[in-house]
Amino acid sequence: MNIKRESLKDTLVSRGLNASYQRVRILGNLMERRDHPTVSMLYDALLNEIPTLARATVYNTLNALVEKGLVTALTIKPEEACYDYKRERHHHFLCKRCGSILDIEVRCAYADVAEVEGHRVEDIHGYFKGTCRHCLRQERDAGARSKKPSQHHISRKGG
Amino acid sequence: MNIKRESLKDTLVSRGLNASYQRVRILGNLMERRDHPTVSMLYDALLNEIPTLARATVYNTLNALVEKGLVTALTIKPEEACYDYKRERHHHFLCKRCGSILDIEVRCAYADVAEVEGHRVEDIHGYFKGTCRHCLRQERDAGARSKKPSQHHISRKGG
DNA sequence: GTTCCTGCAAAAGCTTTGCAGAAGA
DNA sequence: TCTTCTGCAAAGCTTTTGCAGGAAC
Repeated sequence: MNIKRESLKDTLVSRGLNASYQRVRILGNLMERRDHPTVSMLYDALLNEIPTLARATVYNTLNALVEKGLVTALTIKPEEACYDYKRERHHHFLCKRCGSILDIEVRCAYADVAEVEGHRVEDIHGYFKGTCRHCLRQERDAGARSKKPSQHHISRKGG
Repeated sequence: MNIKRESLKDTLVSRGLNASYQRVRILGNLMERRDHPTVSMLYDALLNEIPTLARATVYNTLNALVEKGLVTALTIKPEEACYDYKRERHHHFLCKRCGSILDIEVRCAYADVAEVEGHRVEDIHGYFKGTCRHCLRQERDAGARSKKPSQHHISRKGG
């Protein structure tokens, strides 16, 4: 874990950011999870280990990470920004039923385009919205048997 | 113009909405222009002809239009929603330099997909961000000659 | 006449900012 | 030591909501 923390520090420093404990933990938490958390989700998750953490620090840190190109801000939910550690390019799916955001692997001619209709492209956001496969299965099960709702989306963090 | 207003009324009524003067004008204004206005832009544009117009009415009306499927809400700008009258499916380009939002014609395998990785897809938003061709030309011109900035994006409404 | 809509004001988020103290280099 | 960051509080914005009067059917 020390090695990982060191690499996080290096990552921050290489982008010209001070590697404060808060920033290391915010970036680390964002990298560990795959649920595209909001500011509140990150804040809640980290409050246990950093009891003095301020919400404004989470905002400031995420803005800095986005500006340095380490993190992407998603606007797939109209009411609140979600954050994604930048890995290979991919798109996102928002389930209107359960609210979860899922990664979509992209095999699209537009995905890596540098120019569209004469405009220079720097970022591409592909947002798909509808009903995720977990909710679809639940619907089918509910239709087939009785109608008992259940929870399918378990947090992947912490197993 | 009366014919057009009548057709707007029909459009609203066919979706189960009362065709109030405010709603007809909000929808009409949104259809006339191609600049993907925000609530404030619509409000400012209509305040001349409807001096009593309330900002909340613009919000309420747009929410109703989105819910009835007549209008799309774009979240391409993180800070504020933009609205688009629903025509054929297309994507959008946001110029980080001048702030304008432009339509992108879509020829993408994903554009009309009903299912992605098992998820049922109802809406697709394709957001491209970068520098628009007008700003690019301006940059080139400024580089070639002296550096005089100019305005390229003229409102197409009433133009 | 009944229902739905508008306008106004206030409230409810999410996000940013100013500043003093603390941490990092 | 000097710069940068945090934490707190307050403010700024966009957006929503409650309610009385008014418009639409």
